[in-house]
Amino acid sequence: MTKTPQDTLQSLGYRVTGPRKAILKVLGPLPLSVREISQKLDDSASYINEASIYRSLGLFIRMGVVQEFDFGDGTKRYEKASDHHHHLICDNCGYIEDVRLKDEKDLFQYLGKKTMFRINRHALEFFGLCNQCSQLNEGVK
Amino acid sequence: MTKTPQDTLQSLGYRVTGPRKAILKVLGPLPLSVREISQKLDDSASYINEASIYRSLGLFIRMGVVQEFDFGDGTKRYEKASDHHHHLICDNCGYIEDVRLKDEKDLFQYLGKKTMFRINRHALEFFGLCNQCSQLNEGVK
DNA sequence: GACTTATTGCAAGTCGTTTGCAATAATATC
DNA sequence: GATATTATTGCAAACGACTTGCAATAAGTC
Repeated sequence: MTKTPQDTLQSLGYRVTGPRKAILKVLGPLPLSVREISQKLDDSASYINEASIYRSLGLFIRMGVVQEFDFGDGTKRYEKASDHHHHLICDNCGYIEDVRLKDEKDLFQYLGKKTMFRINRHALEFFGLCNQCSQLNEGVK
Repeated sequence: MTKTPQDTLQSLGYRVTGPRKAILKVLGPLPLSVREISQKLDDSASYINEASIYRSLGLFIRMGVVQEFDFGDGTKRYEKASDHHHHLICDNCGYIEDVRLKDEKDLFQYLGKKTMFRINRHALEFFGLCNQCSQLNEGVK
């Protein structure tokens, strides 16, 4: 059977606490802001301080069980980690939909045909190491 | 001859002020943070209040003469508007390079072959209107 | 059940960005 | 060119997301 986030916490020597369990329970496949996570926790009658939510999310990200997204609106969003994917975000209502591309090079072709979304714009940036830095880091683990 | 940003300001009834001219002079083809813009202005002996820089940039964006980018590091970046493009950002030194793709669907193929960049990750998100909102806005200008 | 120490909550701090308001300067008018 | 009008600026304060120091709390250990 597969390893749960809680198993991962334990196996790495981190404590399985109430707040951490509650946050993991509230996280889903779609990205949530900390405000939304906090709201959901309140709703389920388990208030958790926002600073603690940030700290837990940071840990989960380092452990690889949570993924962080930035849609450029000044708020980071978090979801349970899954395979590489992107999102369709409605500028009007905030509705968010996952996009999984079998083959990323057919990207725009695929989207144009398969989605019911009217895509107005996309944010695409690449991160890595430039030629120079790449050589400096040669052999560095 | 082509219309300069200053002409555009004037033709739209906005004033061509010292700060606006200075900011436009300092902006280039590569994205700068407000901190960097402010620094450059100081260097060229024309201090301009950051609040004013933000206000000018806002206006320029609304006019379409400046483009805003967000690399997800908590700071927006600004450059003179030009045709649609993306960026290669070095995680190590912050070096930034433009990427213009003739045909965006060959995206990753192209990048793999043509750049000297070791791309570690990319941020790609789509924005627009979902099916529902798209229908609500039908016929709305 | 008591002990040790990681984790939490709280309050204060940071950083990028925005806003209210009085002072200033760009354009229009004489 | 001087003067009037009002958009724009600078300053200070406010804002919102996120971080941090520290004492209180609770998870895992003996």
